[in-house]
Amino acid sequence: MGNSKLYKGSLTTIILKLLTEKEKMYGYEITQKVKLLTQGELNITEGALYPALHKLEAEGLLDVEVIKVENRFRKYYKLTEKGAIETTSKLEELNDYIKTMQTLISPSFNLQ
Amino acid sequence: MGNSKLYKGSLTTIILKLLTEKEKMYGYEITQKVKLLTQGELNITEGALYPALHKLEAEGLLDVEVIKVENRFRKYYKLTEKGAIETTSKLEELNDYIKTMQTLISPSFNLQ
DNA sequence: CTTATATACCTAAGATGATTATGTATATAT
DNA sequence: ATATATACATAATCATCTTAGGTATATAAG
Repeated sequence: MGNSKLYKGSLTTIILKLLTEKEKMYGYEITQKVKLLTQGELNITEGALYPALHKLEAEGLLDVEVIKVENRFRKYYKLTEKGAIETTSKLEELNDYIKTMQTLISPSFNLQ
Repeated sequence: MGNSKLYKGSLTTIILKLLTEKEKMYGYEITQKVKLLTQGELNITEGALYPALHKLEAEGLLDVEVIKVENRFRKYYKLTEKGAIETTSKLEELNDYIKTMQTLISPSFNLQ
């Protein structure tokens, strides 16, 4: 049951990407969705998630809406326009990073 | 010239991987090789590189050899046996992470 | 001869972003 | 009564990065 470490900076991109797929989500829902999608490979810790959500909100990338459901409150987050734009560039950045890393760690790239 | 931010933990893996391709390398050489291989996309900063090399040496993953070349000294690093083993697992870990991230950021994975 | 650039090492201060641990509170199942 | 799931949150700590500065040699440009 591997618990992949989160590489620096990728959490924000994950959150934003999830919110392009679903109109609005709340924190706990995000942790469960990530766990499900990665078959338990990635477990978002709450200590990382909530500060990240608050930061995205403070930066104007997410809007928040508090709703009471079954006597428990939930904080639903959704992308702002600015957030949608930022998502595109974050995804591009991550794709570039992945391509770069694949170049570097491909079985052999003929050094010397 | 985009300087992709280094995602947490990947620098160590890059260093180790390079040393599986070339018997021994020195710090400055590593920065230049990475710049070359990534077409300037990734620029390893010295403030990250040297502490990382020292840590790998302290952990017994790298051996060091100081050589004077043209009145300048170079510190050549090479993998220890332990380092070679660790490299394999680090590469596996990074590949898993990349696969996981690709799952998460693929154009659509049908949420809801 | 001074200045800039390349080579080659280094460390310290600060920022960032994670983990770990802890806390609150409700609902449900054992 | 206790454990687990849901749902939020923060504080302490740690790792790893960026930025900035430092030493020193060699070479090219002005």
